[in-house]
Amino acid sequence: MSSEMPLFDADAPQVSLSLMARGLDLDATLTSGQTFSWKRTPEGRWRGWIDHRPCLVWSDGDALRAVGPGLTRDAVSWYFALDLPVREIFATFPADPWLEKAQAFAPGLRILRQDPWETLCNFICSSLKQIVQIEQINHELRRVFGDEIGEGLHSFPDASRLALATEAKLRECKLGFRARHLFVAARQVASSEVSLERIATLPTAEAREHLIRIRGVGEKVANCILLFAYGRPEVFPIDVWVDRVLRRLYFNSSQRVKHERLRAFADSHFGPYRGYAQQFLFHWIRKDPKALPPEKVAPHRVRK
DNA sequence: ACCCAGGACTGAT
DNA sequence: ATCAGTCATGGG
Repeated sequence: MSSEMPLFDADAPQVSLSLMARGLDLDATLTSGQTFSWKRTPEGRWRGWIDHRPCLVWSDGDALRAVGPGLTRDAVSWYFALDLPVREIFATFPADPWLEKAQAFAPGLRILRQDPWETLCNFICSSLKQIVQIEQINHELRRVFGDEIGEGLHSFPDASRLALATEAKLRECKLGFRARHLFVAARQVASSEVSLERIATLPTAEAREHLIRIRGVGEKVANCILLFAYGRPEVFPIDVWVDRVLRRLYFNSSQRVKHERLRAFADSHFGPYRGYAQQFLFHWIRKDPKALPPEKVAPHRVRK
């Protein structure tokens, strides 16, 4: 992994692509808490990055349009996982009224295959942060440490770049206590103590073990990386939102349920593509105000 | 002022 | 193995 070779060729010619992407809902997909670098333009299109190249994407009927220097059809298709047989995947879902509601809320929601390093950084920064703030951190890291490419566009800094930073300078990017985690993680990846390329070749359980060796990466963050970057659809991340929806709708409980019970249930109930089920549920309860009824307050509680 | 956010890590039982 | 405390910061 070279630190000097730019990943992006600024002189690459502008490419305009049109790909068949029936049913894809860009708005839902790009605002569903899996990616943090896309920005909506005033016209409702999306500016972001695919394969380290800046681009503009939008939907045009059943087509996905993408414009940017050096873009390739394969890179765009891979990023949006257009090769996946979504109908067959959804056919494996269990008969489940809650999941049906969640899927009906945003049927065009899809799971991306993003760059592992950037996804790793995003989710190290996600601990106890809201999605809007993770987006802010992503853009700060780009602005402070990335290469400027054109008008206000900054590439995401690679691991060797962040490894040369200081914890204090990282802290200026609103990272808080996550600054130490990201700094150590950058050095672990830059030194190849952990190889993100090799993880791609490992079985999921083994890949997860490798990811968890990285500072700031526990089970949940590792699962997000496996699902959103390494394309492992059987991985079911459980964060505070998914914990809540499982607990409330499947365990009918307003009280705490042990994580291991939720884990066992999710892994057995939602089928081999449970990662997609998880993303439908997550997006639904976050965006639909009437998805979850308000939590009942325990009666006769002593208040101070 | 209070509570929460796509948690992980540390040290005490 | 389990469990509470702690870690910064901003939004509602």
